[in-house]
Amino acid sequence: MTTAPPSPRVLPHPTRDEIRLDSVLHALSDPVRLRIVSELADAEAALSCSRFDLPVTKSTTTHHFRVLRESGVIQQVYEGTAKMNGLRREDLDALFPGLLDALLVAARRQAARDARV
Amino acid sequence: MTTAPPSPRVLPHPTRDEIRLDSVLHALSDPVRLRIVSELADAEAALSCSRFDLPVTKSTTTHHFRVLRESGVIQQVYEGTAKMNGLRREDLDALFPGLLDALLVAARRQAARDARV
DNA sequence: CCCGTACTACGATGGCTATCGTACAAGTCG
DNA sequence: CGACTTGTACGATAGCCATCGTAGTACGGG
Repeated sequence: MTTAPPSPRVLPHPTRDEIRLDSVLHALSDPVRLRIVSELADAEAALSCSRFDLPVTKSTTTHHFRVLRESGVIQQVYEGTAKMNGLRREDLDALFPGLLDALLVAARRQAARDARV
Repeated sequence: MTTAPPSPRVLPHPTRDEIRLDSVLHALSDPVRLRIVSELADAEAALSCSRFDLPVTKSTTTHHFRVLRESGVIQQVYEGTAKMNGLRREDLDALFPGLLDALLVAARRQAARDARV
C-alpha cells in the first residue's frame, strides 16, 4: 500500500446527482461561505480549514464548512489532524455549466465594489 | 399626457449599485422564488402576480415577490389593480455578467432532473 | 506518555423567514 | 353605488440558522 490507510473518520458527501441547485444557492448566499469558496477557487488546491482567516469563531467555521460540504460545493478529507477542503468543480460544472465561474466572477466584482467604499 | 398618470402607489426598489450579490443569491435560494424567476425569464415580458400558479397562498406569494424586488432581481409596477413584474436583466447583467443566464440554465437543468423521477 | 494542534459536538440563543388566515385597500366595470 | 378582482397589511407561528462558548476527540511529535 503506497497510499495512506483509509481514515476511519469519513465524512458524508452527497453524490453528484444528489446535489441540488437550491442547496448550492443557499450555501453560497452566506457572505462567509461565499468568501471561503472564493479563496478555495483562487487556491486551486485543497486547503485546510485553518488556512482561512474568517471573522467568526472556530465552531462557526466548522458549521460553514459542513454546510458547504453537505450541499455538494466542497469536498472534505481528513489528512492527519487537518481537514483538507477542495471545490467540487467537476461535479458542479457538469451539473450547472458556467454557474460556478459566473458566481466567482460575481463574488469578485462584489468584493471590488465593497472595497471602493 | 398620453401615458397613464403616475400611480401614487410606488414601490421601493434598490438602485443598481445597491444590489448585493448576497441578497440576490439569498432571494434565489428559495424554490418558489427561483420558479418565479424562471417563468419570468421565459415570458420575456412583465407578468402580473396572478399569472403564476404557485403552491402557496396569496399572502405568501406577495411576500416572495417583495423579497425578489427588494433584492433587486425584479422590478414591480402597478398597472391598475394588477402589479406587473419584470426581471431586472440589464442591471443584473451589468453587475454580474453571465450570472443570470447561468442561473436560468441551472434552474432548467435542475427542473429536468426533478422531472426524471 | 503527555502536550499541542486541529477540529467537532452539544446546547443555548437570538434573529430571521416561510407560511398562513383574516381583514382591508385600490382599482375596474356593470 | 356595489360587486368583483387583485394585491396588501398585520399578526401569529413554527422552523431554520448563524453565532457563540465550553468541553471533548483525533492525531502527530517530543
